[in-house]
Amino acid sequence: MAPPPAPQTMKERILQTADKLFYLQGIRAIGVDTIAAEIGISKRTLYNHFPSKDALIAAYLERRFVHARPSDKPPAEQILATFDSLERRFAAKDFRGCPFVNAVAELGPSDRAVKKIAIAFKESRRLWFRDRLTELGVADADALATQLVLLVDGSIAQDLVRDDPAMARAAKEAATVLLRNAGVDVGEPVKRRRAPK
Amino acid sequence: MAPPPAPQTMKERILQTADKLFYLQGIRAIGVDTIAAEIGISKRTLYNHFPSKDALIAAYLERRFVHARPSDKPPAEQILATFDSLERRFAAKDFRGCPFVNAVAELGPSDRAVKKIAIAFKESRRLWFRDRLTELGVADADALATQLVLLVDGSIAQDLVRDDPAMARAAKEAATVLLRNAGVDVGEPVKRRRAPK
DNA sequence: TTTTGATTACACAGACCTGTGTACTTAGGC
DNA sequence: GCCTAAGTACACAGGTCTGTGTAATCAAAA
Repeated sequence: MAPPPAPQTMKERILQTADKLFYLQGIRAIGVDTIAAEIGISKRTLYNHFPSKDALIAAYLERRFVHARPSDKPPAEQILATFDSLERRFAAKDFRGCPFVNAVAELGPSDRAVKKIAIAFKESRRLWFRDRLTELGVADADALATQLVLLVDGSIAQDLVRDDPAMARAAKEAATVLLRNAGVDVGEPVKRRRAPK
Repeated sequence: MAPPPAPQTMKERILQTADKLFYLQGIRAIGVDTIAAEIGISKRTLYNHFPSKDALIAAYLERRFVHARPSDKPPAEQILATFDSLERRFAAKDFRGCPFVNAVAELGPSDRAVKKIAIAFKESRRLWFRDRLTELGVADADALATQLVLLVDGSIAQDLVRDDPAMARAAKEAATVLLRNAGVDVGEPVKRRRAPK
């Protein structure tokens, strides 16, 4: 597994840098000059690849919209693993919330383009949960999927302001209760019963 | 119940207008000129009451930090009523997420003052839940309180991007399950059993 | 070698922002 | 009537931002 090679195209280099700066410091806080300077290119080159900052913002968000990879693990495990992954990301020092929620919060309700992609992203995550729950035979997979994304986004928002990765564990525990309540087998029920030999 | 009289002091008028504009359109999106123009005062007057925009932002957030009013209703009802109130606020067209989370998202991680008040607010909400749960005799009130704030913030974040007040109902249903799982009496268990009588 | 396309350096327009300086007006309290 | 405090009008400094215009450079393809 070689480390990823230096990005090939200019466009990709711009996007990588924009991603880093937009995400870590905020879209409004970063000017195109800053991005160009960070790469060491002229502002003119940047504008030769993206017609406007808005276009760059849209491309940044679209690039963040990565679909979940398929997995052959049992669905219940996949669902709970989501929260473990979340906890790892919270613990990383370069985590700064959900880029889509942040963009909507930053750019305001008037920016329809940003809102549209944010909605699409949130819905894709919800559907991912729903499909796993359907595989598990959960009756109202739709409703439970919504509840699970609430826990995900809630823990992200809480971690954003508190910097506390434990929020992911709390979300996982709540998710476990909700899953068990829906009839999904998720290991031993809380803490009752002694270790079964 | 007379409608609230026109605000008395200049400072209060400034704060009311700043609140409206900052909250609805974003802190970075609104300049002090805009606020002054909206009230019909000169920018100089505004700066006579607040030494800087940062001070105005801080005052805006502090004014948003209203503590929950005491209630004599049963604790379980109070907790669940939180989500009904949330749903009503989502349905209002002037709802635009949590001002504290938005401010942190907008102003970035470097703004310590904003982050500090945001943390204080989030913790005060969590402690409110914890106190209600303690009244109910819930064993691990701390952990459950954290899970409940995740549902609150999750539904706020989801509604911010999706404009869907149903997120509050989903949060309430999840909260009901979590409460029942902790031994709190919250009415009939889901949908089993026919109408009694 | 010549041509073509990408990139650079750099200036600049036009907008907006925060914050200040200054002189004028206005309204009450004494 | 006079004095003080608050507000007004307005210009402006100094900064940032997006986006463009232009001429020079460089490298690789033809």
